[in-house]
Amino acid sequence: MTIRLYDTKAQALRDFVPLVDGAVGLYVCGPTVQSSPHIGHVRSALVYDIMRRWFDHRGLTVTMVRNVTDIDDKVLANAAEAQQAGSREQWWALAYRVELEFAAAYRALGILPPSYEPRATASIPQMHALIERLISAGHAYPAADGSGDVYFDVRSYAPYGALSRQSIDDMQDAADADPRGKRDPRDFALWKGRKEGEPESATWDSPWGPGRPGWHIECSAMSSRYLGPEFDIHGGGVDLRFPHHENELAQSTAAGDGFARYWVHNGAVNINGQKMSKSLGNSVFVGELLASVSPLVLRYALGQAHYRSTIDYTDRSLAEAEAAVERIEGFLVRSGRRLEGTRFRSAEELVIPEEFAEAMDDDLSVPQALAVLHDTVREGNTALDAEDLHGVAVARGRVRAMTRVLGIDPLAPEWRHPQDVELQGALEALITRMLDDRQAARAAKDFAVADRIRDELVAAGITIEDTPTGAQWSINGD
RNA sequence: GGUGGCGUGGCCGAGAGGCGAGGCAGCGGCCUGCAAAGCCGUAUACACGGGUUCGAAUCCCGUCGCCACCUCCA
Repeated sequence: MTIRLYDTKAQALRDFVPLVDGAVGLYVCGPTVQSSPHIGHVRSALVYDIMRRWFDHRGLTVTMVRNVTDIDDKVLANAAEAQQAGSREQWWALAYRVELEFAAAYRALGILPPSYEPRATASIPQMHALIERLISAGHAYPAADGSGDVYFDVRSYAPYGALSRQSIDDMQDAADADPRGKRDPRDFALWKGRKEGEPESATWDSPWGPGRPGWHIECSAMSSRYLGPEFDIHGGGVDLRFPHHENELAQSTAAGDGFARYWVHNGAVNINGQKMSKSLGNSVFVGELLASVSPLVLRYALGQAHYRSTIDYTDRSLAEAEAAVERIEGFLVRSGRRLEGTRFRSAEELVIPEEFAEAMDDDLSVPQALAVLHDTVREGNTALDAEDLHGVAVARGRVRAMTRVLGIDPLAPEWRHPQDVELQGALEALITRMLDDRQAARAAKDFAVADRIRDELVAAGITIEDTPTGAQWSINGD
């Protein structure tokens, strides 16, 4: 078995060969905690969740680090803007509040926690050390204008542009700091000297004077701190390829680190064909969405496409995902019921079909893997119709194994609603009573009455299915 | 201007030289008192124009259209 990954730096599928046999070091760019998580953020996290689950299934020990960038221009700007409007929330409180929103969104979607989730503000000394190495290697310099800024010198490093395949001369100028102190307009800030009016709490002492980190340096510092100077995989959204990842690569390799051996980039989520943006006001936030859709359906909707393709989120996306999820869940529920108490229950083994595994090994081809899953569901349903209980048990074991590794097992405890037990009991009693009445009417061939009872239940959002062993009910969308 | 990607049936979405992935919706059938669920069947699909080949959605050349990134971005 060989897992292949598309390496955006090589622009090719490459066999994945870990640095250390049997282990994987995975660094994923987490959010800058400046505003609430939208579906693009969770899609990205979901991609690497599936990746690490698959590595884990293949027997590799995954060390996954996903950072939280909690100090940044935008965090400070958003806090300052809110303060203008009367808020008393400090930038660090804003960052933490948003970080908690992200954590809640991840948890809701069944995204497993990484091995560690370091905050940028906790690695300032590591950033200083890296910047010092770059200065002594001649790849960085303190600004000559006395601003306290320190810049990376892109002209000093020939490979600059290797990740996004751009030459420096074709690039537009950087706007992340006053260009006056720069040797080249494309140089980017490693350290930003403190400016008038910036909060004391966002200022750290450094060999170049008080200030705060530039964007990019935190990921270089934290990845090497936790995964070593060279590690296996670096992941993030395509939009981070340039400048963020290009600059990370430049900083780390110019300082002499091997850095990431594979670069993986996940596609974006568009809304009705358009990019999500604040100016268009079309962002779909996870918190709002989960008020009306089950987290499993959202996970399926965001996870079903190949990780590198752009997902176009439309009004129909969730409905289609819901239908697919219900199809899988329907089989699992029916087969579980049928197998209950039979000797075939024990024939149910969690086995992943070879075809599924081959698809996943091939650059995490989830769409093809899902095709195997749905084929297996159909085989299971056919076995159910034919009363082939051994076949049912085999299919059920496979379906559960596949859905578990993808994190979409509808019967998994994480999707269970915290339900009021007393309420549930009351509902059960009422519905059972109605179903009994309906059954009596049916036995008496009084179908008008039987259908009226069913219609009432349907109107209440309850679906009735007649089976050989009696009527079954379920609440729609559950 | 530079870099990268995409265009597949009503919709979503795989595939990358030769059996039409899979899902959703539709239609016909089986099952059912009727439904629901399930099963079976059902589509002259690959942006356009050339070319290579016994054979092209897939390779080559050209054209058109769309998207992303080029220092806020997951």
